[in-house]
Amino acid sequence: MKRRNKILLKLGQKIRKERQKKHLSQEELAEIAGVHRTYVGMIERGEKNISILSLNKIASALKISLKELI
Amino acid sequence: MKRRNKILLKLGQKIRKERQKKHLSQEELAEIAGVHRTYVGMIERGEKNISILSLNKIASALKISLKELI
DNA sequence: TAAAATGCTAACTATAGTCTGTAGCTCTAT
DNA sequence: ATAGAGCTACAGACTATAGTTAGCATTTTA
Repeated sequence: MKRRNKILLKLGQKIRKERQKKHLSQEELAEIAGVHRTYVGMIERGEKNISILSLNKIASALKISLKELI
Repeated sequence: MKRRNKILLKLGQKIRKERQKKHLSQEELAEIAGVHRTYVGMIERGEKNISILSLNKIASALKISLKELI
């Protein structure tokens, strides 16, 4: 895929930052959010165009609002 | 599909409201945003789990920010 | 040096998003 | 009344891509 879209990159960076702030591994975050480990990696690298509901799962797992993530 | 997810319903209502405020038909909004006519209808009815990039297209077409839409 | 975490690939399944067409409104004009 | 135009809902079949899975390579941390 390799989108490297600006919005997706920024979103990915934000997710990574929040995840590290919470001292979670990608795998731990994935499990809490109910998505796949490699998918979290792809999102953080800005490689996937995530849907609203998946983004919401991740936001919930990070205990922040959807809005904050955007 | 018929998701009827709460988040999607709310998002759809917001998009419809903004579209009507701008006096645009679904078809006009779709053309400006570069998505399909029927898809706008589906989104407004909360039937589809829209991706961030598509949502961004629609937000831009409505001249509002992604954040405002969520 | 080893274990844990992440990157990356390829192949897959599920679903986002397109396209075409039909039907049911509500208006306005005839 | 009714024909026609404009808008929207909805369905079915399709294509593109989100999201999964397994596996191995590479980096990071201890």
